[in-house]
Amino acid sequence: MAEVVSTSDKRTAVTDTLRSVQTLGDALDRMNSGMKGDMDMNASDLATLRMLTIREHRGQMVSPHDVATHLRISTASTTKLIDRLEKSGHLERRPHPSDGRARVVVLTDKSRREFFRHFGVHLAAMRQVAAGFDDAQLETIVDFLDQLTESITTTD
Amino acid sequence: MAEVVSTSDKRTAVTDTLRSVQTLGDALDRMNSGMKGDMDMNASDLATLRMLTIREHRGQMVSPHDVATHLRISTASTTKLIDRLEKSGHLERRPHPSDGRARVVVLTDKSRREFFRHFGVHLAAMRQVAAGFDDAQLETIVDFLDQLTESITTTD
DNA sequence: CCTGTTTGCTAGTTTAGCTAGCGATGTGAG
DNA sequence: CTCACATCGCTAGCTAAACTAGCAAACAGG
Repeated sequence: MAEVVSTSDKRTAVTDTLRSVQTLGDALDRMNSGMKGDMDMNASDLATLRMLTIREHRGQMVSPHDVATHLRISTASTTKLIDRLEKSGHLERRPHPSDGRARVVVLTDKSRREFFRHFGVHLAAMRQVAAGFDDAQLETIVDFLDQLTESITTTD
Repeated sequence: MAEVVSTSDKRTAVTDTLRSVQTLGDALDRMNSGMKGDMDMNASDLATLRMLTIREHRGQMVSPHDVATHLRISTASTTKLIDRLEKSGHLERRPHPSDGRARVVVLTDKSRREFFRHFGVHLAAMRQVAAGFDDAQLETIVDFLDQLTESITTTD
């Protein structure tokens, strides 16, 4: 799949790519901070909504335990976090279908709408960027992004 | 530059790409939470180290005010945050070269080493992923990532 | 069935965020 | 040049959100 290239050039291209990834990470950090300000929320609560949005999109169930693991906070803190978000009408606790101890946390419509209302601007801009590439390029990009995600996840 | 493709296919490819970006964001979130746990730090303090690492790499100076803006926390909270990181030996306050009111925050060697020690594993894995693509592909990827960063930044 | 583990919760403590306000420095209008 | 006003980082005191410890209920394996 990979072409033969000189070692030094290769290293440069690879390094440039990693730097671009890091820079994107920086921009995403600032975007998240920005939404936190706009939606008048703390970082953890917003990160939870982000997580739920993505997992829901994939059809995955999310338990309080999953939230605690994702954020690396204690289950006690997670209980309070979910209390806050439930009280503010952003999510609901449901019984887990097979495990009597566990709960499942689900986003409310209000939360989905609010999240999209604030994230929508960025989404549109990002869509426009992606639209500037042809299908073959997008395939390469998706391939790269997914492999990157996989590498980060398994190194965890 | 872009090829002519059918509208519906195009939309699918674009949507797939955005989903991959979101999924990467989720993985980055988890990675950051993981480092927070490993380095025994809170989220803001670690985010500050991330920010400083990237900005330093670009040769940019960072003031306490910049940190406050990046994290969207008050300057008062930022003062305490910097107090913590200075006390733990992760950074130092320096006078700003031209503005007598301002300060510049700088990473210590200890901090750079510690950060790399924990981030290095992920970096190596990411480098390996990038190495699987040829220069032309990497150029496309960098182009995409940089445009994405730009779109997020200007939409801010 | 019974032992050990997992899940989510409460209670009480510690940490990290916020608002208000200040001194020192920089900036711009007149 | 002067003087009013904005900006930067700080302190003090308060509120919010994390932590540890410990518990009852529900699972899982021997």
